[in-house]
Amino acid sequence: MSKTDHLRNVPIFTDLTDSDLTKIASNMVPRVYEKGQMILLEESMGETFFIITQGAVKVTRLSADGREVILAMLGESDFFGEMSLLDGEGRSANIVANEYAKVLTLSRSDFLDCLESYPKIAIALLEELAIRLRKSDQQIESLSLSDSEHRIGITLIRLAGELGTIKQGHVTVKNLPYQQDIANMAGTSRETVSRTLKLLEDKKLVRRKNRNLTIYNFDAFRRVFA
Amino acid sequence: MSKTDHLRNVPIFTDLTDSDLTKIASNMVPRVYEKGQMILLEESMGETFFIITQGAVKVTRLSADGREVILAMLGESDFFGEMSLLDGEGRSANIVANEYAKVLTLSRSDFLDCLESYPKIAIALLEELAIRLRKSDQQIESLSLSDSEHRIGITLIRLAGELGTIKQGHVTVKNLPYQQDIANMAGTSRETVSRTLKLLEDKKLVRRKNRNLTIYNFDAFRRVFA
DNA sequence: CTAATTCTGTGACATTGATCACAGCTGGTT
DNA sequence: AACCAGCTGTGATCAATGTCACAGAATTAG
Repeated sequence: MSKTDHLRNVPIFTDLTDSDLTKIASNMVPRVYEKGQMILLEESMGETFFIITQGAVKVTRLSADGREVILAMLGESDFFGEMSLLDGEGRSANIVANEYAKVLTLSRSDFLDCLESYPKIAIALLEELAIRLRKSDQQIESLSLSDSEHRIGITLIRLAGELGTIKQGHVTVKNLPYQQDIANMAGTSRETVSRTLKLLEDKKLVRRKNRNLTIYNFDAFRRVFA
Repeated sequence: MSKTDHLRNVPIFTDLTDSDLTKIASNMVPRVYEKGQMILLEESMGETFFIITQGAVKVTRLSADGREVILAMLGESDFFGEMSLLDGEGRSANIVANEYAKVLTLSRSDFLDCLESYPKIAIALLEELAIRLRKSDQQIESLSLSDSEHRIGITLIRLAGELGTIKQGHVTVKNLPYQQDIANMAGTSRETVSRTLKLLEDKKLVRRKNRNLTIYNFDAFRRVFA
């Protein structure tokens, strides 16, 4: 798949013509990362915009004593790095490759040129940031008000939305993240995730097999937790 | 103060000329709200953009059983309502007047026209959303990792940044929100806020007098909690 | 195929902080 | 000035969940 093809799948670029896409693509530099490799470090200055063409990354923050919060899991056609470019502040999060990953990168100035030249990109980006802000708000609510079972349920819904595939009414997440990562997304402990997953299985809400998790009735599941 | 003067203070409009501001201002309709009045209801469709010209509002989400999370406190020159306009989703939060408040409103179509006509507004808005997203991320981290004392400390820092005034090294927040509101911002209970404020006072980190709170050494305070 | 590493399940225990209950203040109103 | 509503302080209790410890599975590497 060519660079241009990858760009076409990215929401903020969908409105552009092929020739515009090609022009932008010509400025993008590909890079690859091994599983576990740090792509961006918190506190470093943000000078690059990234688009994921293969694999998955996690967006994290680390506390002083080394504990990790996972703010988001991103996969193919997702992008990151735009925040520092927009407001000029340093990075506020780390990005780690969660598996072998390929990305395309765009320099700060090329990215800003894009915004100036194609107002549609700016508007599409506004949309995207609005969506992210909504998700953040929901997560803040759930961290503030819900008990661990609900937080974990909501986290599974997030994961299903990002990594899941729908097959005759029930959603399967292949390659479910490790319990420790789920815990770091849900703001709870690894042990609590273990116990809660078993609980959800006992309640016949989900089924686990190997590294896969199936939510029997996604709509019902959402109604219970969201 | 005229409508145009109010607009000039709003970050996303600062780059515009007077005549542009006047044009936009002519489309804006003023409204007033009493303390405690609901300005926007969760789940209703978002069709309006608001700028606060006087007073303060809180942005909240309510759980099914009526508990409240405060996502933000907004004051003069802050704006809200843009999210639904951008991504077309319904409201995700309630807005309540925290005291007598005056606002200017802009209709959906006028707002979107603004974005199209003045790309600078779109870019300034991107900046603003990036800043909000950063704040949300920080709050998610603090809710996930910190104990109640730290969460309350961080909440005080937020309040100081939004409502405080600096006077020879120490920051004073006049008209500190009620403990229940602080609790709803920090994701804890009112009683814990009461106990923690006293604790901070005992540690000589803050002083309270009537409805005011003074942080003796703001930088040191930030180092302890952020 | 085996070993080694990493992940997961589960009991026991400790701790935080929510909740309840109620008394004491405070500030706004008539 | 007195009253009332609503905020605040504080003790007692208790449930939820974090932490520790370790055994058993599962996945990866050699």
